[in-house]
Amino acid sequence: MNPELQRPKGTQDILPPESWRYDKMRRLALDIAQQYGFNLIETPIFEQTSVFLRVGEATDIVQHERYSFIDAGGVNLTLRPEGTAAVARAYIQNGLYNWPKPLKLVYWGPMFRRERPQAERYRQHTQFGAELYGSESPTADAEIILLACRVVDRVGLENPEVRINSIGCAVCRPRYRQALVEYYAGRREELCQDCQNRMEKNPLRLLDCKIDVAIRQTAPDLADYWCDDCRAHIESVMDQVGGAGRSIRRDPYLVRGLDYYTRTVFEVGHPSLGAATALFGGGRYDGLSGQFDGPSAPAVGFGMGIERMLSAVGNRLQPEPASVVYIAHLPGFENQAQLLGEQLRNVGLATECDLLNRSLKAQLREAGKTARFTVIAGGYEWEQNLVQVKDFTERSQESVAVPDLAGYLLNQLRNPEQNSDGGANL
RNA sequence: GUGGAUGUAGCUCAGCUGGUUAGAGCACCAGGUUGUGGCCCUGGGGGUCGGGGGUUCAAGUCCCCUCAUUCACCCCA
Repeated sequence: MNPELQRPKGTQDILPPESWRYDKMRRLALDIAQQYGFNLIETPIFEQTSVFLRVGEATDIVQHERYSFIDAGGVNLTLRPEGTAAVARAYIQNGLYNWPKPLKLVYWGPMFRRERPQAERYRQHTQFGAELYGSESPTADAEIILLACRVVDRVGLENPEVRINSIGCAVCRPRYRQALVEYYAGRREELCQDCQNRMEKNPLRLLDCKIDVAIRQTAPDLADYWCDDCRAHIESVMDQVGGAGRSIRRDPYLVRGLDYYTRTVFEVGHPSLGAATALFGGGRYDGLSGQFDGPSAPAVGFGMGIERMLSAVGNRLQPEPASVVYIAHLPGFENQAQLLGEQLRNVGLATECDLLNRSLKAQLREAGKTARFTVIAGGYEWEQNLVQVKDFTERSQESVAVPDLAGYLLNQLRNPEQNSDGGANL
């Protein structure tokens, strides 16, 4: 195929049955969000570039990986690389700080980052995320983590293991940062090239270097620098999440890339993920909304990578069977079959007809792949207002009067002793 | 942005050191049953061997370039 006509690098066409898994995942996530009292918010998939520059100037996501363009009106726009900044913008612009507190929002949609694709990392990927505004309490952090864990658990990835850390607040973090830089400065010669850069740009990220692991082992620990409030905060979060039966442990080297976090940061990984570190990750960002010319509000949230979730879940999340009834027809009865199909769809039965004028044999073969019941319309039975109904799971067949067909099928489906194990998977 | 691997049918792949019309399994279609699926049997459609250039009497096979995919680093969901 002509390279110019191929899909852009790092994007994907999601084909059935995978497409149904995506859909199921979305319904499941939103369902659980509702159970926690979260409300759905939709924001544009592009924002003015300043929105993202405002919150993440030092991060790679907005520094090197931006999809930006100037539109015909000369406005500088950027495809959103993450959800938090966009929701924060919407929070201020719509005056949501005046809504009853706390404000609990979830979002679902595509995110864009121009990076080199690799395992479970795409230039367009889907994130499900939550943002909880207006509460400084550790119960808010805990609820965010518990919500995300429940989604992970519900799709079949049992026992998500939460790694958590506190990167401190405006009081204690600067003290720690200074101690850390002093420690690493004494060993500058031993550091890898990336870490030399990290010392200038974002010293905290020295801690998650995969090469210089030996050096960090004797580095100062954040926990020794936490102020009383920060210490009490993370301990309370861990108590709640652990008390709810989730496994959670402190990871002293966990520091997240986005630099708007305060106190809590957390991640959940999965063994099947390889180089991709996290199924979901997030933290607290009390100062963020204040950067949008509005009142500052405490907030905590997470983002969850749906492609990674589905990859880790594998086939444990099965799409619903496609079709329940197939209407086959004898030669010359294709129109009647389609009309019969509409009658069954009227009562909610998933129904397919032959659209290719194929032989009865071919129609039955097709039906056997997707349907539980096959109706055969036409011939001499049709003259007597009858159709043949085959039940593939029972290997049975009987004549049913056309006016009774819908009722008959509904009644068969309601019968509990019959289970549809008969090849009805998409 | 840096480094490695791989591109043969819709899918998974075979094709020995270059040598006739490039194969298999699965999938798809038809027939075996002019009105009854699955299993079985028979047949069929499908390929610019990613693209371009080069070496050679001869290239899927060797060389160069390019594109795509993939894995890792950086970073992240």
